[in-house]
Amino acid sequence: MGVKRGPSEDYSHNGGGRRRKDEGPIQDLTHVEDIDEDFSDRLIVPKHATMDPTAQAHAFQRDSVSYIFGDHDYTWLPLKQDHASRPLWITEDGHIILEGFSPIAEKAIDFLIAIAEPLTPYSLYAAVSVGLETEDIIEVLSRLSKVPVPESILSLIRDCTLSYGKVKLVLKHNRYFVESSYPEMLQTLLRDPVIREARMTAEEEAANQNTTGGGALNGLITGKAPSGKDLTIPGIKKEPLDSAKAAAQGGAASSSSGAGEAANGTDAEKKTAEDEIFGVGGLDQEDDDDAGNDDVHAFEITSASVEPVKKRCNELDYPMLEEYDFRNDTLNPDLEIDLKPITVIRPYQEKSLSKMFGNGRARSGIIVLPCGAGKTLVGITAACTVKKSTLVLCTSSVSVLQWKQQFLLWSNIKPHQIAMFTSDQKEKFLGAAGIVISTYSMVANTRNRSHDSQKMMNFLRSREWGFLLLDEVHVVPANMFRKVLTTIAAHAKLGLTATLVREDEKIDDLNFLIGPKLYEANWMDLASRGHIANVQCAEVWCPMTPMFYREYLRESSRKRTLLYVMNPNKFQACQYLIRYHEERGDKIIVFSDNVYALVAYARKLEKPFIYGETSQQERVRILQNFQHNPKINTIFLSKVGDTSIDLPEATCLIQVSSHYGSRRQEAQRLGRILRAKRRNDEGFNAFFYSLVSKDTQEMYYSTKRQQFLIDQGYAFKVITNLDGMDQQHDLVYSTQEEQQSLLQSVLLAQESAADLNEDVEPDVDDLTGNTTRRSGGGGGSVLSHVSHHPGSSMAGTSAGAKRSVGGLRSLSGGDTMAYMEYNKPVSLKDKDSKNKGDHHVLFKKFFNRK
DNA sequence: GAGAGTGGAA
DNA sequence: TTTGCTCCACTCTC
Repeated sequence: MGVKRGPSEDYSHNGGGRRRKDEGPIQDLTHVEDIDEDFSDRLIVPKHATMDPTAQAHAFQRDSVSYIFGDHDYTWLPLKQDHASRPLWITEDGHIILEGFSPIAEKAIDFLIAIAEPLTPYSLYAAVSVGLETEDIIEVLSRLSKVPVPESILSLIRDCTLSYGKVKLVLKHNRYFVESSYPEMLQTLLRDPVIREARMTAEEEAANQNTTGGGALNGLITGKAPSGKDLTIPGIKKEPLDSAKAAAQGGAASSSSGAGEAANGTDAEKKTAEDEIFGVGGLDQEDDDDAGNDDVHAFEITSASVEPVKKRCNELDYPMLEEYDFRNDTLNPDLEIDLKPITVIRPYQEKSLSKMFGNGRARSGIIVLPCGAGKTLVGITAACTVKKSTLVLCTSSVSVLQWKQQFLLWSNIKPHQIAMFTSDQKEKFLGAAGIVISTYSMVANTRNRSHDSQKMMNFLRSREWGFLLLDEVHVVPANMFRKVLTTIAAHAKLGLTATLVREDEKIDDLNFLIGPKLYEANWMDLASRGHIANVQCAEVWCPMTPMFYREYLRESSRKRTLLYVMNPNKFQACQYLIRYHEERGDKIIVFSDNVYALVAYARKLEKPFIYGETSQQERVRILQNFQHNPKINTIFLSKVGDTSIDLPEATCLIQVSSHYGSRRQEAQRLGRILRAKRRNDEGFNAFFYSLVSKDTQEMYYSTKRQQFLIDQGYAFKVITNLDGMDQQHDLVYSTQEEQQSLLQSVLLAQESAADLNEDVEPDVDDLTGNTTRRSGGGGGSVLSHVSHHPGSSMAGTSAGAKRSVGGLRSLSGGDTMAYMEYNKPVSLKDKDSKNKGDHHVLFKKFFNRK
């Protein structure tokens, strides 16, 4: 089930004549094609809706545009009398369709994001954990809907939410307790073998009894529930009652001050409409969790079993909330930290924090904000609210440094209270409480450690952390990294990320590893308010040149990559776009995942480039030139630039090689230009081009990659023809000869790569490997096989040589020399580019073939 | 400061 | 539906 934006919005992005005015120069210089299949793809209607055939027929009769929607036509649903003022359709199978133009759409989106994204048990769990109650959800949903909410949906909501939020995981004295005000729920859980197994034995528990206080009930530990209200989050100004209340209700403040106001009536009118639907204070009203029932019951589990128990509880539909009552924690020393008075946080940052601290305690969970939207400040503000020892984990040591700088920038923390723990920095903070910033691999490392590192780890393990801040939290589900959650004892955990997606199935694990998603900002909304840059996204289709396409079709799939990346038409498109945007005064980053292509492009176009092997000094030199030298306006980056290179100067991004459908990478790359310094200039647009070779596998990957951004509301325009490109005669590879030689280099490069693989294999294995490869090679002729895969004949065994001879016989005399070269054993051991020298004869062979 | 080993991403 | 394949980042050692 999914919540998506309604069709009305999509028309405005994709419809031919109704494009948005601020589209920028793409439309001036290009031909934008409208494609039917794109249209239906991006049209946001549910995919698998079913429909009663008679109703369908009926629908077709009564609505002239029904055919556009096909199976997704919902005109047959019975409408409520006043449906016009309600923005939602809700279908039997759980699809929710929202009218984006509705005056209360924004508020409705907030609500929907809270309960349904998509509408699953997990999302409902998240809704409950930010304080919504079962009947609140049902009531608001019914009010918003044009049609009666289907019974199946109601029962899903009831079933899922009744047991939610009633069981908590609590950390006390470095020990974990499963706690609830409802002892029968604990008894239910204890009937589960996994959970029973994890429970501390009676003796152990009895031995520890005195530390927690209270008597036992049914073998459970009993105590008093903490209570706490009137929390102030630093950076959020106290305002008169009304607006403060509005802010606490999740962003009414931002919706009335935001730029998102369409011409939909005045604020006053809007307020009335909102009140009618949402009720007075109905939405986001904070629950009094354990009101009228102060007793809590608990049993203790071992720290090693925390993860399996949490997982099990989720499976049993009793997800454990993790809340930290930090203000009543007298055991862990307070950390003196506050935001600097001048630090101001933005409305959406405030909103996300109010989700986290809504009931006066710190809920564990995840906040999703686009790159450049100030995730760091959200994390820092949260740390300033909790005011306990904090551990920050990030993915690289560069980020470690950045986090430290940001802490010093935004908060009044003293430098000696922040320690960094990386391979070359192993400090401790002074005093009882402090902040440690480290990387995942540093903490997750299971191999032998240096002495200092071991000492530091002992320190991290030995203490109880008030707050664990997880940067780039989407990496946490990885097998090694998730260990940090069990090795570090932390009361509250906050995960931050821009892209809560992975291409494997592990992203859902975050629900029990960390907690639910507390807040997610929509990229387009932030862009429309000027917090992040507006971006025009375009996919540029570059036809393959006939020569390259011929080779492409001939190659087996794994060797095709270089051919479509090195497509001369793509080369030219890239050059053209660089030229065009440099003339406009843009700063351009070109991304290429493929290192060979990266180097080839950068060298040919005479631009600096950075990739894995580039030394640290060289990187700094190039980046500084890019930022300050007006003559360096374009740099080429490999995927080192995907994260942790911060370039606010960049305003244009060209993606040359983009295989593998990684949605996260695409989004992260786009994120490089979202914080563009010039974003608030009048009419400013950043540009994101993805160059795709037409009719190749790249098309498939490209579609897949874009999905995340499309889900965020971005529209990708397809450009099939860059206007004015054919008038530029000085583009690279414009002659047949140049293209020919490029093709040869590419083929050659592939062979060197193939050589490397074969180096590893013993000769005997190679024989079999060769045979299978050949048979699986797509049925190419022996001739073509030998011509294009000389590397595969290089095993040097007599059998291998014979196979080669069979093919070579039909070639001209020069190839005999090539055959001789193949058998030189030196090429088998030499991993360097030096062994390219061995293949020079291939050039001859190549020419002879023509 | 190079290289080995490991891990992540997808 | 699984695996791909390759690059990169990190840490430790010498």
